Amino acid sequence: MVPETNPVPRTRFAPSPTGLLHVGGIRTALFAWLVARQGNGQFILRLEDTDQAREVEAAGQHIVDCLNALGLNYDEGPIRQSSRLGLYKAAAQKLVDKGLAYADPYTPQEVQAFREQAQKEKKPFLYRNHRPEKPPVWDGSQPLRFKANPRNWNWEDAVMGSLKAGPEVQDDIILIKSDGFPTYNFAHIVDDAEMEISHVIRGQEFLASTANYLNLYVALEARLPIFATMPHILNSEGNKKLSKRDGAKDVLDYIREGYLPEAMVSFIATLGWNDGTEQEVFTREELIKKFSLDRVGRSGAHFDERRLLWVNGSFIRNMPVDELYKKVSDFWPEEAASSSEKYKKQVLKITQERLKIFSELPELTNYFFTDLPVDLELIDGNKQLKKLSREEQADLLRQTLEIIEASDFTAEDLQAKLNHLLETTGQKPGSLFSLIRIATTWAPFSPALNDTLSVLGKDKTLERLKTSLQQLRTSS
RNA sequence: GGCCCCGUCGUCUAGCGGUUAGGACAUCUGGUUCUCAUCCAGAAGAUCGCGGGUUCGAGUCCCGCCGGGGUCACCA
Repeated sequence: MVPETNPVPRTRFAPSPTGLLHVGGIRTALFAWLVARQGNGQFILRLEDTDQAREVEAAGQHIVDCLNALGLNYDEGPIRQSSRLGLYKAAAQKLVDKGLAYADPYTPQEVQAFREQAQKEKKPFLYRNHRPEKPPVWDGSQPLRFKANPRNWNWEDAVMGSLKAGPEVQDDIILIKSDGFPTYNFAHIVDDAEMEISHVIRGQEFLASTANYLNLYVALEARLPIFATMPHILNSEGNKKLSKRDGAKDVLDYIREGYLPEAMVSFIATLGWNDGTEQEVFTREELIKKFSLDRVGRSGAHFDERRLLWVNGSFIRNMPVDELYKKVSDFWPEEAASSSEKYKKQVLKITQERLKIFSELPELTNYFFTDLPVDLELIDGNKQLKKLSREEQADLLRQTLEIIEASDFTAEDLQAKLNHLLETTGQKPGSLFSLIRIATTWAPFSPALNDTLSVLGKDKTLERLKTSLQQLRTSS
């Protein structure tokens, strides 16, 4: 069966608000969003809250927050299925009237006994093997079941390709539960038809029930959407489906840690999709332009956080400093609180290319805002510096102090002065520059020496050189 | 157990009968006036899950097997 192609795509993301959204779920949302955006269609958020028992209070808001955080804006919703019960009931009644649905007369225990019997015989459980001959009139207190008309199905999936299923997997599924709520199996089809959804994009866990859905589409005389089934995203270690229980972070966790939404989007999109070229990182706009469901891979992918880190760093490096400055505002070290915007921007400018995730900002920049404790181990652990005696080290710092006092502290002038010092002292950059770098920062690493000193400023640099000089002398 | 989906470097992947099986991340080495990072150059890393077939020729097509995953709920 080939669905009619819809000129304007209408896609939806339809999670159940039962917990935190992980990366796998977000990818489904992203792809649905991309299909809608690239076709100038609509993207709809629908919350499948038909299971009162499993619903988590804050989960709906969490889903909204995740989509917003990634910039996956929706045009309609969030639509809660719990507010549309009349719709499902009417659709169900229609099926009853047509003789395509009937009340389930068995108790849950009886059904469970059927199931266990099937298990014992190592056979799949099919309710329709026990279909009652004269079911009672449906009064709402019993589950309502679909009277399936099993057949051999062949259909196309935009990702998986040609798919098929036989009667052995088709059953009389429950449409309406005895609590009056529809099942997912029923509600989502009624909704997708009513909302005129063009592409049903969802996870692999629904693949096995698609034949049942197909039967329902026929019974409801609904138009078939395009199906697109996404493979699961797996943990980086095992071959398990990514889930919160295994310590998988939800999307908001990553944002809080300082990953950029655009990096998350690019990374998640390329987890199973590529455009056929050797491009590795995509902007949102590029994705909208280039994405296609038929280039989505069919096999599950492992979530590799190291690659995400690289993608994130790539976005950070390619961003104008002013833009980056706005984004890192919450990540500065505490000591930076009183520093000026101008100063922080200068620091950021020379730190940008070594910043991979915002949470690293404090350890990368703290010495610009506070005096780190003197740690002679930094000098003594240096291959070049440990060859020099304390006196020699102190003398080099003394000469540095002298020549640098005359600098205007532009990066260029500092470099010229430092180069000159190299000549007059006869030292290698490996030792002289290392010594000065350590003596002015007491940090394990920092940007280029001249840039660091220039940003640090004359007063601070001289002050730190003097203190360090003092320390070297007293320790010799 | 039945049914369905999947199986190319550690990881993400390109490949749609003829390639020295390509790229990226990660790893390692060297270079960029010091550290860290970037950038550049290079190395290592895949008998394309295994076995049959079809073909002059198969990662690419067919069959079987193995492995992984999903599903068989009044959960989604």
